[in-house]
Amino acid sequence: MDIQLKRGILEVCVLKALEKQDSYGYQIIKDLSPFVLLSESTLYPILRRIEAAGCVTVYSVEHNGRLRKYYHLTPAGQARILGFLNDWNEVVKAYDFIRGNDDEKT
Amino acid sequence: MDIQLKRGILEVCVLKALEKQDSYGYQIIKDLSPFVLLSESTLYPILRRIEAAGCVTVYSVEHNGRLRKYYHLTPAGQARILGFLNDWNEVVKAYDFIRGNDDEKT
DNA sequence: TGAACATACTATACCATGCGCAGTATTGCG
DNA sequence: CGCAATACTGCGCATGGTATAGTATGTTCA
Repeated sequence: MDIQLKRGILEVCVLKALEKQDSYGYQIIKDLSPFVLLSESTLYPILRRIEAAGCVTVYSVEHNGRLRKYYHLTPAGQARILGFLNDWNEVVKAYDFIRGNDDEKT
Repeated sequence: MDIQLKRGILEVCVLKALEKQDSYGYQIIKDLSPFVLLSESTLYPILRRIEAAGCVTVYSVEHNGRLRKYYHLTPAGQARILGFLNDWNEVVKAYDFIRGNDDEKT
């Protein structure tokens, strides 16, 4: 996908990935891979950002001698997802303009 | 609309605005305003960018003693629009993941 | 008359974000 | 032992939307 089009979408994808259960970096990348590709250097800054924004809380769990950082979605994170879905209407408006409505139905 | 979500979309909106007839800066902003809002400081860099990319050609017309720069869509610009519509499938995939498919039909 | 506003374009600088690349450390497979 | 996978961190870059400001002309209205 074009990099620019991912802007603002990836962050919400990550939040959504945490909706059903808490998860950690590597797992999130794998879970999202069927829908959207993102690298570690993209994900980890996102995780820090949404933590700073209060959209997730973090706790560490030892796993094979290493610490795994689990992320847990907060109500603020939920609200962020809903806000995105709301904003999307405007994106669709722009998209519809670009697509044109020459053919009424597809 | 969230700034980040506009990324990559605005440029194609401008190209699309030039599809039916040549136009110039101020007019483009007015034509797009029902669909997407953009300021002059956003539009003019876009115009220079798409010109440099060969998506449009430019010619000046005198109007009330001032020069108006008209932009004309090239085949490359057309192709850019089609490329965007193609990329959009992946965006929809990410969006569908975020929206979830709890309700099968809307 | 002149202040305000619309038209029309230009230039500079800022900031957010996705990504490449590199580094650290452990487990497990061949 | 080398290499891949796991798991996380840090640096620096390019892109692109925006604020702010400046230039210049025509129209409107008090």
